[in-house]
Parts: sequence; C-alpha cells; structure tokens
Amino acid sequence: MRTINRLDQVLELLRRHGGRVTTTRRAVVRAILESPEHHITAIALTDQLRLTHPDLAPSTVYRTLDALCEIGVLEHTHLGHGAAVFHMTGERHAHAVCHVCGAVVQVPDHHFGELRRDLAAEFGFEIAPEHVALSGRCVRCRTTES
Amino acid sequence: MRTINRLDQVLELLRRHGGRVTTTRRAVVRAILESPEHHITAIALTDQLRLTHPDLAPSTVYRTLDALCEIGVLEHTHLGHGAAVFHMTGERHAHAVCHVCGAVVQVPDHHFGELRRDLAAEFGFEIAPEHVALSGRCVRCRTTES
DNA sequence: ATAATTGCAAAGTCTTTGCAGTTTG
DNA sequence: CAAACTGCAAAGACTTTGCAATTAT
Repeated sequence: MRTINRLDQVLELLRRHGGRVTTTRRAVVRAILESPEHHITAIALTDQLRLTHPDLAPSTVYRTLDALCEIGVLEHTHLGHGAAVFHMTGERHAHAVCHVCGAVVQVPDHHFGELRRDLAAEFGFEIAPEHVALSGRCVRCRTTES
Repeated sequence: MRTINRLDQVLELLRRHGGRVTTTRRAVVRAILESPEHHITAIALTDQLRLTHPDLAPSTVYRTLDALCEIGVLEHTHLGHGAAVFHMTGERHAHAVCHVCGAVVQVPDHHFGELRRDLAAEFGFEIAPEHVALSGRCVRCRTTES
C-alpha cells in the first residue's frame, strides 16, 4: 500500500515540476521503489526493465534518473569502482562497501554523530550521510582472508 | 631529504618484487610524492608528466600505478564522480569531498573512532579510513549557497 | 639473455549528448 | 499544439588489454 502511494507521490511531483508521466517513467520509479536493497545502478535498472520493455534505451533511464534527482526525490552515490547506485531520498543511511567482495552494508545515520560534529567544528564541513561511501572489509572477508 | 629517501625506498621495494626501475617509473613515483595535496588522479599525473616526457602513454601510468598498489605502497580512492585519486599508503586520513565545488578536505583518522567501533560491533565491518570518501558541503559552499 | 616495461591503438565500462520522431498535458 | 520524452547512434571520460619493440637486470 505504502509503495503504491509513494509511487504516485513521486509521479505527481514530477508532473508538478513540468515533467510528464509516461509508461517508461512509471516503470522506472516502480523498479527503484521495489529494488531489493533500496539501491540500484542505472545499468541494473535498464537490464531489469528491458525484460518487460525490450527497447528501452539506457539514455532514457539516465534521463529519467536525472529528472528524479532534480526534483529531489532521488540521489546517487558512487560506491567505489563501477556504476553509481541510486536510491530515494529520505533514507538516512550511508553505505559501507567491502573492497574485497563488494558486499554493501547499510549504516544507520546515528553512527555519524561524532564524525559530523568534528567535521563541522574543525573544517566547517557538513557531511551528507546518505552520500557517504565507507570502504573496508565485511565480516565474511575478514574471517576468511586472515 | 625525506622525499628523496622515500622515493628510493619505493623504487627499491619495486625491484625487490621483481619489478624494474625505469626513468618513467622514477618520474611517476616522484610526481606522486611531490603532488601538492598528496593525492592525484592518473590522468592529472599523465598530463603533468607529459610536459617532460612527451610520449608517455596513459597505459604506462596506469600500469605503473597498478604495480605500486600491488606492492602495497600506493592506494586509490574513488572520490565521487570522475577519476580515482592515488596516494601513498600510511597516510591515515580520509577524504571529504564537497559535492558542490569538488573541494577536498583531508580528515584525520582519529575522527573515526565512534564509527569504527560501531561498525565493528554492529556489522563486523572493519572500515579502512584511507579508502573512505565522505561527501557533503564545504564551508564556502555552505555559506554561499544558502 | 630473458623477463619486464613501453608506446600505440583498440576495446571496455559507465554516462552524456544530438537529433528526428512520438507522446503527454 | 507545444513542450517534453523516446530510441538510436555517436561521443565522452576513465581505464584496461593486446602486441611488437625496447630496456633493465
């Protein structure tokens, strides 16, 4: 239920900003909202949507994502190598990526208290936790490797 | 003085690992060691070195950087969009990148205490501070923008 | 000598752009 | 109908790979 509402909210917002709601855009937004980890790359999104919309162009996906970012409902993060991941805004968490196996852990915002305070005090820098990409080794790789 | 020693240390290590020390490699290592912010992209490195070594190929730079990473003296970090930055290991700091103007702030390791502890406790995840790329807004852009 | 490195060119990945045709509001 | 969206193809940024010629050890 909540998902359906969210979908409509996003599309409505798009319309209000002078954008148009098309079958493709509806499908893109739905796919993002339903993506398992709540984050997905443009390429994965394209591949997935091609199953039902065979001639969807990558450029269309990128432009739709841009449009969503511009109205502020979507954000992207660069998780180390490879493609950026997109996720809806308001999900206040950072990503921690294992540089060995690529596993992604979502880190709740409240762990950033100290860092946020220190950076603001020392550098006047305001961190955006949802953009943050931490890097390190996950449990599995720590125990397996050494 | 210290820079010269460091250069020779690196080159010696390279030799010990079966690598060869060439004019090009010496120039690459020197340029990294002398790079103003202690981090530089492969492309910037190539452009800079081309001034004195006109037909240095990008691939040579990339391969040299790879070789240095493999012997453990160099690391790279993806700072959001664009090219990865390389820096010598042992510089225990993270980077905070302003997503408005691209400015980079170096964040000393000790600010990561809480985050490191929490991530280890909650997820078993071990963060590598020197790989971390924080994102947010720098002082200038905070005051200028809004 | 022989194994590593080099330059060049081609290819690969992710993303952006130009354009003519189609669709939405 | 006008403005926005679409697919396609081409280009762009960054990086990797193959190969024959060169060079360090």
